[in-house]
Amino acid sequence: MEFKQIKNNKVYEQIIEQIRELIYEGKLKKGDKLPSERQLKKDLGVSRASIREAFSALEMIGLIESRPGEGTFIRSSFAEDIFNPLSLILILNDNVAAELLELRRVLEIDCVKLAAERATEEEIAKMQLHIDDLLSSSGYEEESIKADKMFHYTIARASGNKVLLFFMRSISEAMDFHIKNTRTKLVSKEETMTDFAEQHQQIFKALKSHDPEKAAAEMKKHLDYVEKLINREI
Amino acid sequence: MEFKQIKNNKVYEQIIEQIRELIYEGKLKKGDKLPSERQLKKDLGVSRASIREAFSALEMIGLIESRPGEGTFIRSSFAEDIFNPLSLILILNDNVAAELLELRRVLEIDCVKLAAERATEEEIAKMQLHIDDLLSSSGYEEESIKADKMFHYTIARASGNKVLLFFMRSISEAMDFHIKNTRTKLVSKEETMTDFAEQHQQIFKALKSHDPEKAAAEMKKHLDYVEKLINREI
DNA sequence: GAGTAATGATGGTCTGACCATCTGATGGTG
DNA sequence: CACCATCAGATGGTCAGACCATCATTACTC
Repeated sequence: MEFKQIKNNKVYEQIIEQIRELIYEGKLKKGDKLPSERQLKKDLGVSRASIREAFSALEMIGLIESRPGEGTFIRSSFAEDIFNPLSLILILNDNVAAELLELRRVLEIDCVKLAAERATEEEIAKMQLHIDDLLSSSGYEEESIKADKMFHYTIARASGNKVLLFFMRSISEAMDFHIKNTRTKLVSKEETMTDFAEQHQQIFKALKSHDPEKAAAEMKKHLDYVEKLINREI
Repeated sequence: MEFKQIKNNKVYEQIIEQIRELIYEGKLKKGDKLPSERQLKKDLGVSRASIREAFSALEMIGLIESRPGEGTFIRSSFAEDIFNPLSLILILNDNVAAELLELRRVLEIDCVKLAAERATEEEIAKMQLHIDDLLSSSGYEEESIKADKMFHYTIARASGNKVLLFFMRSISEAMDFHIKNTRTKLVSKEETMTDFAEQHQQIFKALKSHDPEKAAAEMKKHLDYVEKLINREI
């Protein structure tokens, strides 16, 4: 016997479902303006409140954008700075830390390969800046962490793969939470920081000479080192 | 001069922000019950409508769950079957198809390595079933696609990394959309299907004997083959 | 003590109202 | 005619209050 999924009762979910289908069918595209809330209220025969619940949900995931006085639009591009809900969910699962580390390793190594092939002069210059920042931030934990993250983030950008960048950011944000204390302990040791800077420098050299395999190898060394420290700390 | 981000005006975003912070601080954990909407209305001094907008947004991303008559709770685990908003966003970006393919390749190869190390007897049995399904579904495009996807999906599950599984599903759903037509064309050729089945069989053998490198190599061959067909079709 | 009925709390939905903001038309001014 | 100030309408943002269905708890009956 075959059972069908019970259809969502909630009105706002049905509204989302309809919008979703319109997107799948290509009838709603980037930048398109949605009907006004009052118009949809008439068309769908529901209250404005339900429509607003649907819209707020879609706005949170970065799919639409409401501008007072103008209307509601499908976002033209998935902005990098949207609040990433995925990281919130990852945070709630305590046993996820190990999986995050594992996944980061996978992504980061392949990411640096792509970056080595595609990095522009401008991006390479930025990486150099972040390495300098890391060195000069010695003693200031918060600054150090930021410089470290920015270096890796710039590499992800240089990979030229926006989806990959998005994933890396989700992981990074979730890890910030799970290993926050551990991380702070690490960067507070001056010795560790000089090691980090040296390893970044090696990765950077490989990136600059556009050598994917070398870059991957150096990244692997770096991650090995980091993970060893983390495990020792835990 | 340093400018600070303009703080979110919208009430429902501020509510989400507060909940988010409570989660960061560990004051809200999995399974916890949130205050009732009417209670929050009093505590925060806002209308119920705004609270419901915040809740619907959080419910959409799978963070909370509202049960009529009971209350609103933090979801105890991130369910596999929640609607995945990420795929919707990926769909809207037309030039993402190439990036998705690239990323899938990266993830799938590392995924199969992990699966080779960790797959249980039960999971291996399932894979065998999906291979059989693929063979017997010849001629039925929809069935074939499903069997193909289920095989890869089972591998992702066997990797034991839930976050990885989640990412793979996002990519898969988005790809479903971007290369739907192409995919249907591919599976409609009987020759292609037997090739697929054969390649799956090879991957399966490596998985069964828990040989990560072999599995990765076979997966790479398979993906090379698939991508070659896709590119030829486009 | 067991089963049942009433009660209260909760989420789900709707209506109607008011505000701030933006757009576009209107109309006046030079 | 060109330009600009003004005003009206549309839109999203927010609120208050109401009603319903569902669930958990309590109180009651037998």
